[in-house]
Amino acid sequence: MINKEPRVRFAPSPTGYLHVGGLRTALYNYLFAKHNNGKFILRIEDTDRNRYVEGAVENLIASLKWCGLEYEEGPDVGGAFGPYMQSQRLDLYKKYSEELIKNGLAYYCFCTPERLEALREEQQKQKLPQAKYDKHCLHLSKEEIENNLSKGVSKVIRLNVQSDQKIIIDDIIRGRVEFNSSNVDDQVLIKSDGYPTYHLANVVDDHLMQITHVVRGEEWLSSTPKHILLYEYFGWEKPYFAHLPLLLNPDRSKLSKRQGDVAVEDYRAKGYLKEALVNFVALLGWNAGDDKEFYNMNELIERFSLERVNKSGAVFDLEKLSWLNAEHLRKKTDEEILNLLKVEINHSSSVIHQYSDDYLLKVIAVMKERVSFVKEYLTKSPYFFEAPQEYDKASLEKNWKTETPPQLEKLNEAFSRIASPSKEEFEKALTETAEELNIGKGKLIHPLRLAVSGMSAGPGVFDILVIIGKDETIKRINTSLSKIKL
RNA sequence: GGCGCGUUCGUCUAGUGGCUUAGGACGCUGCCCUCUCAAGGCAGAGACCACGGGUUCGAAUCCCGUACGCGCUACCA
Repeated sequence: MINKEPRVRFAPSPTGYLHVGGLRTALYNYLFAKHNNGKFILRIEDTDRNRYVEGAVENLIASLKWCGLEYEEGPDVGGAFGPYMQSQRLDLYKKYSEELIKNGLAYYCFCTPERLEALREEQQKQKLPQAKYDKHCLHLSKEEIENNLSKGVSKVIRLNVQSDQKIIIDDIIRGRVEFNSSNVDDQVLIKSDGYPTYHLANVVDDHLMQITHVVRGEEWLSSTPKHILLYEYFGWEKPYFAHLPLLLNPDRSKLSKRQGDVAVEDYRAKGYLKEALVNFVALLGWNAGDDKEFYNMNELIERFSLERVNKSGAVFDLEKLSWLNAEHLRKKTDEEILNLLKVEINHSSSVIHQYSDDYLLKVIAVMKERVSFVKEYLTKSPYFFEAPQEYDKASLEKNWKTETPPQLEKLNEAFSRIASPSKEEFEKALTETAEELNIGKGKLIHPLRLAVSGMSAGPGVFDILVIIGKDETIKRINTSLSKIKL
């Protein structure tokens, strides 16, 4: 078990938005921290100036917070180990890389991109097993280095990797993974613009920020040897590593924009509940070992463990997400749904009238079991907000006969005789009318539903009638009688 | 090409050597309920556990190989 208070971080690079894969990484970090009474930290890895996107950090933070992933330390909330933006920690990376140089564990490299390119080409032509930097600048004389430095020749700092050393990662999820340092390139640590690469920055920061567990995507597994080497060269204690499986497209390639939505904000805009997204994403690669699939955040925190995370990638399946969305929506109280529905109505252009909370609550009560998304209150039962403009053709053919209009007229008369009908009174009036006409109730019910809603699906007709009220009911029946011509 | 990781129903997964004629969920089909549609209940189709060898009395589970997929192979993260 973990004896130290765990400290974990989510360390995205601000490229525009929060990817659902990133959400899962953040979520697992968060759940792990909360489960173990640890700290969850947000650190922004903005060391690539070419990839900087305006507003990306704010966007990322907004998505994270919308999902309920609150961090104890981060760029906007501060903390004892800040700053939490790597672009504000440049002096630190400089200091530590120079320390490495002093100890012969890193070196200046003045090679031009052109030489590097030529080197790669040559190695490829010779069909060498791997393309690696040839350590050319490691063998520069002290004078040459001094000279280049004083002349301001463009330079980078490279890691001096010793060959043929066994590097072992004890990954929490994957177990023991072995690498040979001969396959590790002399990675650039500090770029010519003075910014660090991911490899240096993440090791320095994880150490300084006292990160105990590095929980990140599988795409990092291959570069972990570089990080291990860095920890060893610095003489620092290594954190535990846990490399998460990838999220996949339906064709099993890495989840990408090309094949659908990948941003958390896309799902939010489409009307998915944060509870459903979080629940769904949590289950993509993890389960508690039982059949439970419906989780709220607290239950996830209670049950989560890295040891039960899968090794293989998982396809992001929208159908199951929709089901979970419906489940979470139905579990909400009517009052919670009311608030969501009011937001939806405000954003809708099709609902023009004002409706009281009381009215909306009645709609919610009868539609709750029939919707998977909040917006479906409007799309699946528009008749609660506006009289039908047209009538479902298939149902018309099936249920609207030549004898229907006079029968509905009779029904309308019966309705108009009741002062303020309840659901039962509406039904009683219909039953009696059917008896008088000597026909089955269905002969009236189906046309009535059509007249009043324009649709063939929905809550019980009498539920619809009480909600829209007697006057509106009568009005809609009359409208249908004049509009529907056979 | 090199290095690394992975492979159980269409999808998410349970399974850590005998409890397994491989369990659950989503989706799909049918039935029940019923004024319709949902929800719910019940039933069903759907996986020769990638393939081939071993180890063992016994393997989805352990070992080796092969195939396929994926990741990395940048002065990107």
